[in-house]
Amino acid sequence: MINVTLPDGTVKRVKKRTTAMDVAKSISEGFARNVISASYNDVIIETATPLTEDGKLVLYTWKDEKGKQAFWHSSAHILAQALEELYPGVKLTIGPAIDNGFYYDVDFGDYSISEKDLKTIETKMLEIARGKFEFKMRESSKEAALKYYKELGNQYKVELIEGLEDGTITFCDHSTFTDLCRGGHIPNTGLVKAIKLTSIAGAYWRGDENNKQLTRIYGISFPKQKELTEYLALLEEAKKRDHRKLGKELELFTFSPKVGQGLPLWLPKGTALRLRLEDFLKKAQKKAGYELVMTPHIGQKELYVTSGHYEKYGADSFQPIQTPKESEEFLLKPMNCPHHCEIYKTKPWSYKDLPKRYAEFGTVYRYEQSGELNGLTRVRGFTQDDAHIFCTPDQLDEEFKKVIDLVIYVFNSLGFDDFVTQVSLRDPENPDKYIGSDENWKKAENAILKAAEEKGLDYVVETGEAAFYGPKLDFMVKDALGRSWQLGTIQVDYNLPERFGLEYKGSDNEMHRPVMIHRAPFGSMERFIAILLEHTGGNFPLWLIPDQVSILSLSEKYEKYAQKVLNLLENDEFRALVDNRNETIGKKIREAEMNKIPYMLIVGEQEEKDGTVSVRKHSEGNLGTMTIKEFINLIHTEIESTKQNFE
RNA sequence: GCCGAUGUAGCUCAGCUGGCUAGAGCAGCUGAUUUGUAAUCAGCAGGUCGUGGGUUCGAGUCCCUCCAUCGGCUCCA
Repeated sequence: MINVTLPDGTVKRVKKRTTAMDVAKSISEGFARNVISASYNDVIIETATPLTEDGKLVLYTWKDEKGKQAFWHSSAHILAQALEELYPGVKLTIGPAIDNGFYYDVDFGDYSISEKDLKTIETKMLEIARGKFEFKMRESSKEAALKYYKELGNQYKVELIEGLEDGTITFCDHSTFTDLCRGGHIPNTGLVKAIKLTSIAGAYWRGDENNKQLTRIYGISFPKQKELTEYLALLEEAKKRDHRKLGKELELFTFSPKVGQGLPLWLPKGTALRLRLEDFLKKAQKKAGYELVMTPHIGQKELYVTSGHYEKYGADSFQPIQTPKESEEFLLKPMNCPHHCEIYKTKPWSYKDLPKRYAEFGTVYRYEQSGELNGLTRVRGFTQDDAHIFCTPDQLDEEFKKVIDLVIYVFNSLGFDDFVTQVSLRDPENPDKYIGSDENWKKAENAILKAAEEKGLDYVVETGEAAFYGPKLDFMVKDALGRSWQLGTIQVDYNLPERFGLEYKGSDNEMHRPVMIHRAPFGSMERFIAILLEHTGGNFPLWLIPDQVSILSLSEKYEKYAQKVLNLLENDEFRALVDNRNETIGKKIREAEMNKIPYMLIVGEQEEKDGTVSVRKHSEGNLGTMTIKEFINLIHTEIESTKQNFE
């Protein structure tokens, strides 16, 4: 007999070699039907794995992340079987579960497949799924496993097995199919009721671009058809909210192949919106003690050699600009920090002067790989809402926490209530990827962890994700469709102050090195606006949206009155426009609705006589008639409720 | 940068296996209509079919080059 401890603390005393599924059934048959995966002593196991020692058992259903992973990983096996049956001789490589589904990387050899073939593969997969084949793990010796794949001529699996220890090698069989696999499956293929293969893409073997490129097939599967339908609806919604589409429709920004790839052109409405966003942050920053600075768009190559960026990124950047003068070279500014360091250096500082907080909406240029460019989220020229704080080591904790407050204020004001953070530390295995002393790295990493802890942030720690000059705290927001985006970042840096020889005089009358904090709450204006567009679907908060009110005249006869309403709104600094075209009111409303204008004011004979407006709210409908004053109060209240002040 | 897909009017798209002057809806312009909460009617105009080359009696359609976009990979100071 062995003792099996469940998550709620209850201990089940069961016979040795009882399976996880048996335990589930002993809890309740109904519950057992939903159990699709399990872990024992924190190791993922099959639900049919016999338990042979005391331990902690966790049972997973589709609702658990781990359950989904088992489900999708199992689906990848089904995909692989379908591919083997449809394309005999294909070489399988790896097929893991991902956040949203699964993929399988395959070497198709002489076959070439396209999106059109996905439907056929899906059908085959569903056919296999309906067979309700059990997933069964089988141990194999290294020798036998190698022999098996060598005979198949599958060099990828051979390579994988060579990296494994003898005695740990397992296969998973279902139906006529077998695959090298560590485990973690659902009980049988029949649980997979709905499958959608979403896309087909190239991926390098082991993620190395020097290796052969394989074909990756992405898919997602569900235990119910309804869930697939809902997922597809979500994808549809995401498509509607695509910032590239909305940016065009709402006339915010555009691109021109003539200007160049990844170089956004801001249209008047987009520019106004962006400036409003900048003003919003400038106000908060002013309260938080920042000073604005401005620096040029280029800098001498020497500047970036000093900062260390040239060595790290020089080869993959926009190349140096030559001048008529021999041996003179300038680089397009790829980041603002070196410039700000030089600003700091303009005069000697006392510890009493610190912290100095230099902020700049600084436009920078980075030569991103062409295939990597994407709308406004990845561009070659963008503006960071950058600032660098130079402080004493004693002030670091306090300053770091203040920055966290500012970032959270920005997110809350713009409707990003759901966010998590990531503390990125260096990879201790690869110290040469980073610059700076061990001691300083430890200090910086501890400062971030301490601040995150004290601010009660929901954070995960990732080692190896730090910038080359220092650790960082990144903010990941969840948008309205539940997608995660990385936005703001706060980074501690002991290295640039060293490289630029920055100093201040301490109370001990000795010279000391300041610490530097890099931070950008938005990240970049371009990226932030893109994400805000997708989050709001173009329905920006009233204070931010380009056109707040559209005044629709019932006919040209009421133009004068419409104009009067416009003037009153403009006196109160609202952004309004008059639609006085010779069109029906229905058409004017339709267009204003499609342009996502928050308020429509319909004015006709009755309104002119009474000095009122008939108010219609976007996507909500008619709010009835009110005086102009009442309307102005209404929108004032709405703005005040969404936009708090930074204290 | 690599793999794959796509590129037709300002926008969204049609154009089958190559065959008369390349189509539609919306937007635009002109005229009629002067309108009460999501599209009034009629007419007009608008395209070197992404670029450059090639195959062919004939290319939007087939082949190659380049450019751009999209989906991934890799990268992200």
